[in-house]
Order: sequence, then C-alpha cells, then structure tokens
Amino acid sequence: MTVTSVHDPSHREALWELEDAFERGDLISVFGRCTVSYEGRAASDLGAGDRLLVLKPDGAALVHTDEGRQPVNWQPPGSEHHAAVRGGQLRVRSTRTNPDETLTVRFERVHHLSAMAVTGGRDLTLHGSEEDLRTRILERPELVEPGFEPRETERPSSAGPMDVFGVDADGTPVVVELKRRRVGPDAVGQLARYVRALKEELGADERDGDDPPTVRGVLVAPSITDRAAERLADRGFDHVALEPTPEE
Amino acid sequence: MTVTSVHDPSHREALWELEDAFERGDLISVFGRCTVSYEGRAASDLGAGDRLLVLKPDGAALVHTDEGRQPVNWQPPGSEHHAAVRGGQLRVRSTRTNPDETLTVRFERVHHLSAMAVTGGRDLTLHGSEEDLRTRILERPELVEPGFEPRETERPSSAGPMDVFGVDADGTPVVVELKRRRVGPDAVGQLARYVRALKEELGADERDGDDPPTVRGVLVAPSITDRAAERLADRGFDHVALEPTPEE
DNA sequence: GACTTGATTTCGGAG
DNA sequence: CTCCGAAGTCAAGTC
Repeated sequence: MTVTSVHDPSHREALWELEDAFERGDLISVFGRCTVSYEGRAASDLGAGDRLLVLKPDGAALVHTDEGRQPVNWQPPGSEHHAAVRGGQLRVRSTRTNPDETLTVRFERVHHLSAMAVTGGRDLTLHGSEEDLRTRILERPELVEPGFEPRETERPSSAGPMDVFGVDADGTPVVVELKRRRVGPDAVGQLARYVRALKEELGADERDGDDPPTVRGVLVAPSITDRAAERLADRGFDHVALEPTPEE
Repeated sequence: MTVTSVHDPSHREALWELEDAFERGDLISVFGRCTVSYEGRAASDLGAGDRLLVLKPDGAALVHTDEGRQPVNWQPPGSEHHAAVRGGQLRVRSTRTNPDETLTVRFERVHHLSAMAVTGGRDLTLHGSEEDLRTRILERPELVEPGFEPRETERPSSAGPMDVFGVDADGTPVVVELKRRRVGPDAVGQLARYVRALKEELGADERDGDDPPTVRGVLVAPSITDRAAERLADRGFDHVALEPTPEE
C-alpha cells in the first residue's frame, strides 16, 4: 500500500500524478476549483467552485460538493478516465459508451491530489433487507396469519415473480407481497397485478361481489400510508404489520 | 481557501486534524485501512480493508471502495460526526435521529487525510428532465397528436397530480403521463389511476365495452417495454414516442 | 443485450 | 413532519 499526495501542484504536476495513478489503478481524490459539464442521458453544467473529485479504477467518477449524499455530477463505472492540460486548465474527462456519455471536469486550480491503491475487503454483510423478511416468514409462517402455509417463493406469473405464494387455513391461494419498510399505493398496485395474473391462470371467477375472493392478496410491511390502506381495502386485500427483523 | 493535509499521521494527529476540520466546516477526505459498521434502517458490517472516507460539513458520510458509483456504506446529511481514539484505533462515528442510525468507521491505520473549506458554486443547470419534456409539449402540443390542447399541468386528482391534462381534437378529456426515458408497466398503472380518478370525478361511464372511453390516457415516453405496451393496449391507452429534448 | 425490481435508495416539493 | 413521485436514479438477478 502506497499513498501519493501532492499539495497545490501545478497543472502539469497534477497531470503526471493523475496519469501515474491511472496506471497503478489507484483510488484518487482531488480537491480543487473547477467547472463541470456532463453530456449523455441528459446534459448539465456546473459553474466554478471548490469540489472534491473522486476517480475510481473501475471507471467511476464522482464530483462532490460540501452538501448531500449524492455527487453533484458523476460518471458510472465502466468509463475511461483521461487527463490533459488545455487552455491553462487541468481537464479530467470520463467517457463511456452505451449510452454515450461524457463527464468533463476543468480545474482552474488543483489544491490537493492524493491517490492510493485499494484492494479487497469489499464484501458487505447486510441485515434487514426484503430477503431477510422473506426468510423470517418462511421460518414462521404464522407471523402472516395462523394456518398460512408458504408453497413457493419467487413464483412466476405473467405479471412477474411474486414474493411468496401459499395457501391459507381454508386452502385458499394467497399472494404475499413483501416490503421492508412503510409503503405507498404503488405496492398495492403491484400486489393487485399478481393477484389478477394468478386468478387468470387458475381460471378463477373474476367477478367482484359478495363471494369470497378465490385468490387473496396480503401485503406484509412494517406500515402503510392511508392511501395505500384505502386501495388495499378497495381490492379486498389484507395488511400484516411486520418488521424485516425481530424487534430488539 | 485552505487545504489541510497530513500524510501517514498517528491516530492522535489524525484526530486533531479531524476535529479542527469539523470545526471549520471542511469537506474531508480520509484514506485508510478500516472496518465499518452500520446500524439503523438496516444493519451491516464490513471487514478490514483500504477505503476512502468522505465527511461533509452537512453531516453526510461516505465510505468508498475502489468500485462502484455507490458508497459501500454511508450516512445521510443531517448527521453529526464525532471522532475519538479508542482501543488503538481512530473511530469516526456519524449519528442521526429520525430514524436513529449510526455509522461507525474504525481505522487501524490512516494513510492520508486532507480537508478543504468549500463554499458556493452548488447550482447545477440540468437539461433533459421530465420538466423539459413537459415544457416541450406545452410549446408544441401537436407533438402529442394533432389537435391536442393542454389545459392544465399538475392537475390535482384523488390519485395525485397528473402531469398534463387536456382535450383532444374531439374535445375528449386526455390525461398525459410523461416519462423522460423508456418505461415499464408501472407507468401504465400510474396513468390508469389518474384516468380512473378523472372518470370518477367527471361522473363518466366506467363500463368497459365498445363505447369509446370518455377519458383518454396517453403515455409520452421515448419508448416502452413490451409488457408496458400490452398493459397499455389492455387499457385502451396510447403511446407517443417523444424525447425530452429535440434530437440533435 | 433487454427487462424487472429492490434500495440503509436519495431528493425535492406539496400539504 | 408525512406523503408522493422523479432520478443522468444505481445495482442485481433473470431471461
């Protein structure tokens, strides 16, 4: 592991260091005053200001200001970085194809540049995802409702794969839609599509009426918005309040 | 503008610099070997490895590896940064409430730390957004279809505001849903909700049948997926292929 | 490749 | 504050 670092370099010095760092496959951090322009899926321009430019060996480029989790401008992985001195500025350009897009950062002044080779240690273990919620339900189906029996996960349908498919205590088919957090109306629409697709597939009676539905829909989520609850009630579906992980 | 930079500092040195930088409201970049743990909306752990930690004065914290546009771990703006030396490690912790979540980065070694005061120059001008598409249609309604007359944008409905509301050459109400890029089935569902809400509001005949629909739905997007086209046809809606900006 | 969906989505706007 | 939908969403898995 070696760190390169230059303070207040000339454009030409910065250029050398950048090209060496590209060559080594380093992770690069550049502080400086720059303008940024992007052209591709959309187009944008950003006037002069102090920012942090991060360049990754996989082609990703990030321009960060002092605010926000999101970079103000960026280029996705798979791009190629190029640097040059043009018109008294240090120009760093990241380009990719499919779609064609280019990010150009023009430094009028580089305050600091550092670079480091980075390898390994990229595996993140994450708990509390939707998959954890599915696991939890498969292990304890009664959390959905007494008598619920899961039959299949990711069951295919014409509307796409449904999260969990099973039957209730009466043997009625149940489509379960899982969400790891509070949901809005869109989740109800998604559930409705699965239920409709399954009804069609099973040749079930599609009439609305006093007859109990032949396919049930259950939305499992920690909580739902009022509008989602309305739409859920309209469709005759149920909500089960459940966290992706047991309460501490 | 001043840049602070320390190379291979001791934990205590790094701590001093960090606390000064917090005080100054600097944008901070730290290279080092660290472990990362997160607990909040979910929970995660990341083993030892070389990474780049970015700390922003607005409370945002980003842990970047050598790959990907996304940070491997992060904390949103509004958090508070704290640093301390504990157990022979430099511990940087970002905490926020609502929801309660904490990101902890433990450095066993800091390779490089730099910090810079950053102000201003945060305004990005972006072209090619959905709003540009709306503007384009309002200026040239015939791009939707000959005789189309926009009447209102963001027209409220019980299903939320619709992008563009207008009437066609026959005076039939038209709900227009705008998407700046290729869309899937979800957009059709969204459009359907608006159309349904408007039909109810207008007290229009909701029967499906051979009667022409009393409210039309038009999806304006550069292109749509096959499944979206199916659902569009099911509902009797139309697709108009249009880019958010004129072709170059 | 296109397509679909989840995400610690983030972000901005409206109520 | 909550709710809602856009985003240059990104990223992963499937087909």
